[in-house]
Amino acid sequence: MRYSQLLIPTAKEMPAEAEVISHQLLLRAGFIRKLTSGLYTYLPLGTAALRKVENIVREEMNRAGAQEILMPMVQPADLWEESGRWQKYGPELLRFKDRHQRDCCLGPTHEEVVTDVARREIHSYRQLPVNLYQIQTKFRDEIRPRFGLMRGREFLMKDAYSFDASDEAAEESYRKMREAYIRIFTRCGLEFRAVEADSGSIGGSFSHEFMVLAKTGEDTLVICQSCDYAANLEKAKAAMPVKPESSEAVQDCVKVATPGMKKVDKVAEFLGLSTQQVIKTMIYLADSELVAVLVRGDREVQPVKLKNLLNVTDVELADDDTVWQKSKLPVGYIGPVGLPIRFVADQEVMLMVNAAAGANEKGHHLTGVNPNRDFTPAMVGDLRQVTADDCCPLCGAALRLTEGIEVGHIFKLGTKYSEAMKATFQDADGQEKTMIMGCYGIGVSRVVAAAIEQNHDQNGMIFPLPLAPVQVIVLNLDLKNEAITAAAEQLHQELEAAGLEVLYDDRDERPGSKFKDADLLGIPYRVTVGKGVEKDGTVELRARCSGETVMLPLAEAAREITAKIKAELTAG
RNA sequence: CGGGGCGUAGCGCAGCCUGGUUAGCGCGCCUGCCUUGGGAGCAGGAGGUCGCAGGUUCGAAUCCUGCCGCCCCGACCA
Repeated sequence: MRYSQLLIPTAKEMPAEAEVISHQLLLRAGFIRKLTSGLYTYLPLGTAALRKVENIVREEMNRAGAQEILMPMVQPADLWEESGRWQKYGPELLRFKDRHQRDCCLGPTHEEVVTDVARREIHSYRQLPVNLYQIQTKFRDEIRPRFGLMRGREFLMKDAYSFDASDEAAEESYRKMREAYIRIFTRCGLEFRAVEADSGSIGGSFSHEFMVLAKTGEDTLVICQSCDYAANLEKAKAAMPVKPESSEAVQDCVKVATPGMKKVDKVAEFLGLSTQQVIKTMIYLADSELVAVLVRGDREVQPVKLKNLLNVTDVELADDDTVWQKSKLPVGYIGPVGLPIRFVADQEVMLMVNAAAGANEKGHHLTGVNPNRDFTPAMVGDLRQVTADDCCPLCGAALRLTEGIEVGHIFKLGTKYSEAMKATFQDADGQEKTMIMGCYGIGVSRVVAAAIEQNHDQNGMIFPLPLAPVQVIVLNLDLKNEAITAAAEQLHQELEAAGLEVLYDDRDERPGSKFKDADLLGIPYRVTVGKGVEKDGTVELRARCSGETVMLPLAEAAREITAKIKAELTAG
């Protein structure tokens, strides 16, 4: 490919609209252009990088026995009515009517459509298991698109759906996908972790997220320093609390005046206690019902855990006015003793002895509060957010918190959709049974962004070889010099003939620009054809990632470079 | 949707507070010369509804009102 004939609009300056590095570099290097918020055009190099990821994903999905299909982007509302998601799915489902006034939506995911395929086409256990996947543009009308390709409204996704005859078989399908995902992200040259995750709105019994470790990640991961426990912060378990051996006599519950003491630390200080001895009572709106949540004073509530414990679709911290209007409770002085609204407690709270808590009366708290004697929560569970000070729930070692970018998510769905949509089959025993499903997603376009987040320097991107839009760039440093140009043209041809992806910089630019652009584009190998050709018949090969350079005789350059790249790809 | 910021040439910005002929600068782009191992130099040139609409004024990029768009922080998620 001749650089002079390709649309690669690089820029010297950082685009002002981009905040994170992948977005900045994708724009600067001419990989993408914004149409409007959350919608991007992929220019030639961006498209090439996207295809690289896509092909790796396709190869590994096929290897794992999945079959590629392609489903429509426009979907009829009736299917969504059947699954119940027409009502449940929020405004990120883009809905519209066709010319016949029929309700439609743009597919944000394809459980409904694929389940419809399965129920129509699969009737016997002999046809199972089946794993169908597609690589397709998804549309989600995100509340806030951001960070370029990281969270667009339209994005390229690989989504796969497995159908099995039994739970065991479904778990086997899940395991296969987990392995395929590990292979995919390893091949992409990414540093990643598979972590336990919340299954979110897609629903289902268990799931893992694949997270690329990068500072700009939108998620927080909890990783054990010693064993392989890793979880999303939303899901991370704290090590089970141990009941402290306390010789302390159980005190009576006493009301004390704590004027103006609304915050836990103030209350604790005033009463001469540590924050650990105070019960913090947070009021949430759970599907518009007020629910109080008790955690130890030094802890924070993890909303997703709360949502799951309460089995509601939405929880939100209630503001003071709402609390007052709905319950006449004074925020800052609320506590579990005699609390008129439903309340739940973090498991740790139940081990507290002689705690302090709000008295449900402005300006007053109670001391000597003891669980079970003075209050009984409607439910008890793990509700608090894990911190870096916690210990691993499996092995007790120290935990580390780190940021990550979610690039893949696998779920065991169970029968959530197959039951609602009656996807059944006849089993060997003649019984009609419901298919067990799993679903498996990869944000293909997000992988490109994540790879850049993880691999860049001050000069630009540094693509891992398998993801690079082209593998090698040949720089012709002096177009007017016949010897140099002849050598560069020859090298370009030889490398392409050898099956490499080559970009030949034949632009009438000065060397400086060519070096800068080659770095910016992040092409793994750069061959400079310049004065060396005339001096001693050599060209320079430089690796983008290490900066390492070697001089190669022109005659052997193509062969050596080809061998090096092929070897590296095979090793990876 | 709540909070913050921004819209002036393809890109990055100044001018606006304190209204006043022809709206500037750098990069990029076009022509020519020159130059060729880390975004050179010289000369000439093209390119603007100052986001949109309305208002105030003799006069608006500048002041006022409304709208639109974009970016960032929160809830959502591949």
